[in-house]
Amino acid sequence: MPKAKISRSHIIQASLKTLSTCQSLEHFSMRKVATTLDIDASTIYWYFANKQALLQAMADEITAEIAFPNTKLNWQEQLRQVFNNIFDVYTAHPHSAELMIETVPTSKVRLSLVNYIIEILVKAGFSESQAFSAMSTIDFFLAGLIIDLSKEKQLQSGLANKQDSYAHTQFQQVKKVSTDEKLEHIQNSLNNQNIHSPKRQFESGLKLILNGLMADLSPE
Amino acid sequence: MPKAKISRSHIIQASLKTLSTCQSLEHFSMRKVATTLDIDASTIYWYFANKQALLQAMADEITAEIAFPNTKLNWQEQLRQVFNNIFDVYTAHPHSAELMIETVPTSKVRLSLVNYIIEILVKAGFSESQAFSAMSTIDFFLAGLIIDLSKEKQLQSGLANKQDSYAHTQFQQVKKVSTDEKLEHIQNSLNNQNIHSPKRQFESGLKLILNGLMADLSPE
DNA sequence: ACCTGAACACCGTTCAAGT
DNA sequence: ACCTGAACACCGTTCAAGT
Repeated sequence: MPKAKISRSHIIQASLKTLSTCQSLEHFSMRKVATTLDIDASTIYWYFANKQALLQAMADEITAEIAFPNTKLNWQEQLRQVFNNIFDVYTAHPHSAELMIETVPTSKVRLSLVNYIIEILVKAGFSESQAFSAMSTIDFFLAGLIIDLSKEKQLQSGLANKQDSYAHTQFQQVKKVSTDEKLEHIQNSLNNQNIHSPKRQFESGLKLILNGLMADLSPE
Repeated sequence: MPKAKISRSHIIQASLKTLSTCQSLEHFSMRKVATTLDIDASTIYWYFANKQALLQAMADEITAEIAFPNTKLNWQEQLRQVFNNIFDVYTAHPHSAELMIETVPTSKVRLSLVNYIIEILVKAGFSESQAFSAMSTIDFFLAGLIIDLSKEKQLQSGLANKQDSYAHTQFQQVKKVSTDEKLEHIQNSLNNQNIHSPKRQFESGLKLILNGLMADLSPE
């Protein structure tokens, strides 16, 4: 079979595919991408200056999937929708939240998204710096939640594999410490009765922040 | 001079010292710790099962510095104070936020802190799951903020060093894209007139979340 | 009980050399 | 213009061997 031509976008696609098979962003490597493309690792350096540049391109590719809601909706609903879209896109692409955090937004796609979110808030009546701060708050919260989720998933899959003793010991330790030290609330959270689904957890956090924003606005 | 005895706590201290000289958590390595202790890297493995275990011990050491405020204060003030304490401790130890995110809390120190924060919220009248969600929200927000801050600092120091062309190009790109694409709010944030100090940025984000929490509580 | 040295299987990145 | 192979300076981790 004829060998597929190599190009920037080719490498980006292969990188995303490679990342999705990795256990974490840490395990993602140039050499693995090269293997999936059946080329030498050094070839990638003809298209990308370094690993960081490739990671940025991957982040851009993912960010491009995020849709902007209708600007005619009220600002709370617009915010709710963008961040829901972001949540869905991050959830669809394994380790994308890590990717966003590891990577500085300097591209058109990413800066446009940031600008758009600030705009919603400024139009709603917030100051430029309030808007910036609110945007960061939600962004950090979202990224943190997604990262934590993927870590939990990693542990869960570790618990399923009977071989993975690491996940087991970690879990056992939490159980032991929380009973030994009578950490009531940790014990409660272990009986996962009251643990919400990721999406609900996200929605309740976002609601909290939106509530806070509205309280900030109302005095005026 | 007589060679200092090696011990777990010895290694932890040397590790923290080593980390503080690293550009990021990624650059931290077992071999570098060994060099600061003037021992062979393999020696560390007699005291710690693996790198992850060492990182956890480092995270615990830092967490131990976080003071619990007086439980007689009202819940908003208690929350404000713990998270301020956390902010200060994270700020004092370079890359500690990354450390906390990379590491699963299974130790007594860290679980106790989590339990304490949830307790404040439960005593304030929130449900166990609301409390958990609020705690996560603040925690994520804080870690995200600190990580972003240290990344910015890295870039700043890069800009100071005339040699570091990477930081320069990144910065130039943001400037170019935001003017080319007329991203008004990004341009505004570049004229750092309206950018708050880290501490104030943190306080305003925390206030937002606390406001949201209070709005959640008031209907009852 | 504690520590080392060599080894293994990995990294990112460079660069002369090939087509 | 594009791609490779070898090399360099790094990793985490293991394990036989030393004291």
